[in-house]
Amino acid sequence: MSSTAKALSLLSHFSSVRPEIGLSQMCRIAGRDKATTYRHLQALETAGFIEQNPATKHYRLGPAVMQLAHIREATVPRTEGAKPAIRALADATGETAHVTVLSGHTLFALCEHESPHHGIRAVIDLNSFPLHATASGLCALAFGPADLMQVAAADLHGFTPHTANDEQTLQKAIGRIRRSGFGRADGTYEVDVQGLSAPLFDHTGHFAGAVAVACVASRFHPDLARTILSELVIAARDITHNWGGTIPAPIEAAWSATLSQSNILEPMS
Amino acid sequence: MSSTAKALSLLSHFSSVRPEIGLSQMCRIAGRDKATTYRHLQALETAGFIEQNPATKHYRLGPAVMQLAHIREATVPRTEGAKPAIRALADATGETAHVTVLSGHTLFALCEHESPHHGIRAVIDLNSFPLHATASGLCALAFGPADLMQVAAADLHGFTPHTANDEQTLQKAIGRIRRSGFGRADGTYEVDVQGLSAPLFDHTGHFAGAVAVACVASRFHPDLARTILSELVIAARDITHNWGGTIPAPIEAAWSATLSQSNILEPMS
DNA sequence: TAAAGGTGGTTCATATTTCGAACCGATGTT
DNA sequence: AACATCGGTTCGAAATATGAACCACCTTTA
Repeated sequence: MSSTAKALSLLSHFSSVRPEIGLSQMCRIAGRDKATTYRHLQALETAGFIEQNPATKHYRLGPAVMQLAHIREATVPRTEGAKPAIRALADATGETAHVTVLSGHTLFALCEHESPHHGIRAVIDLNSFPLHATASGLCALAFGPADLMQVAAADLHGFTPHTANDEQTLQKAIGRIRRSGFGRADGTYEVDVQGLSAPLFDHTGHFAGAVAVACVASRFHPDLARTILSELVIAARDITHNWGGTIPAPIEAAWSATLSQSNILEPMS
Repeated sequence: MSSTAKALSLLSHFSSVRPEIGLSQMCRIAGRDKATTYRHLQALETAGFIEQNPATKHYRLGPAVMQLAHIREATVPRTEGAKPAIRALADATGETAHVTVLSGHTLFALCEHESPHHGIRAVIDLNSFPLHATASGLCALAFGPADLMQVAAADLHGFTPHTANDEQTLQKAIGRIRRSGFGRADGTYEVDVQGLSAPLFDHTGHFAGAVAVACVASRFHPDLARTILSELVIAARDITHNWGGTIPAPIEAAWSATLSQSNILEPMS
């Protein structure tokens, strides 16, 4: 592991629920030496990626990331093309909606919208989405590049008792997703969260990411599932369109076939 | 210079006018070895900070920066508090408006808005603003922490013939800015750009950044200057308020004194 | 056709950089 | 006053970064 990679990995410990981190705390979280961590933080600070809260001496993300995000969005305008759709999706379903993008072999969170309808809701705060355990990840495996499967199979970490921990189970789940056109994670990442997802495509015609709804399990019933799936189709078409792509015909066919079934959940579980 | 710093500095070469950079091109720009540059780019890629355009193999900023920006904005909500104000500022003046934030000893660009009124307009695409040569930078020296002056004096790089290249000239300019309440850069960074700025403050009551207008020199006349200054006051009050701060009374006093002068530009130049 | 010049990517001995136990001074707690 | 914690620092040992030379591939040029 390069020293640069180590330094950059420190950034992944910041999140909206833990936005500021002190030196000692960061050492514990990252499991690394204090001197090393301190130097890494300094390097990140001089580059503007983090800054110190003058009052507490704790570190937080810095202004440089805002600039880079600005340039990234000007280069590959994904966020702006997805935001309105996931807002509508969250509003229509009453659950948390989010969009992920595939970069290399990693599925990153792009943006997320929490529905204000319910007090209890799923919170998305992941750096990268495990391919084998989330609805978005399974969507990537089902519709993305073939070599993703190797990457996923190399780490079948069991997050819950329901997580697929052997390749055969995983392949069966992917088969169901290819047939239905929708990704599903049935408590495989967090026990009380149901995930449903749909693939997104860019101007090259390839899989580019996924749009997903994370639903609190206690609210998950066939009626809601049907609503979520039909809203996912609308959102996926919209976002794909904004990204300059089109939904491949086989996917559209799978979607309408799934939505016309009387028992919408059976063929997936 | 740490290897991490070298790797991170590669990111600063991406901009909206040059969003994708190939390996060889990056070597030339950064003035570094190809093998080293390649490894640095790889480290950045595995961290998600950059990705490769599959078609051209050129590198561009990656999805991770979007996530970090999201967290940064949740932690220190500066951008959202500044955007409407600089849009209004750009619209009212017909020139490019931007906001900078101070982090440590560096002044970073936060966001920027180009007025569509004119075909020719100033373009802001800086990573960090030189303290001695820009309106925002001079504002930071005039109203920010005292130790900034040492940092600025250490590198009085002459961008144009008008750039202050000795500490005495710089001190005089800062004195004028303290008295007037407005920063001014009279072709000191780019010969045909006039900059006017006003300081911003956060909830701690300290200088936190600047709001500025970059005006094409050929359009810069007293009438426009007056418009810009009065609009700057409105924007600075608004942004400071959104950041949880208030404009210190001496600054407000300086502003109204300056704006009530008959010849608004004379005392600055 | 074949040489030239460009690209992205790789190798390996050299030597510069990083690493981390121990340490410091300050602050706060028992 | 003893103890714990904090952010930050030191220095010899050890791991890591470095860059000239080298591929394989592609496009242009002769």
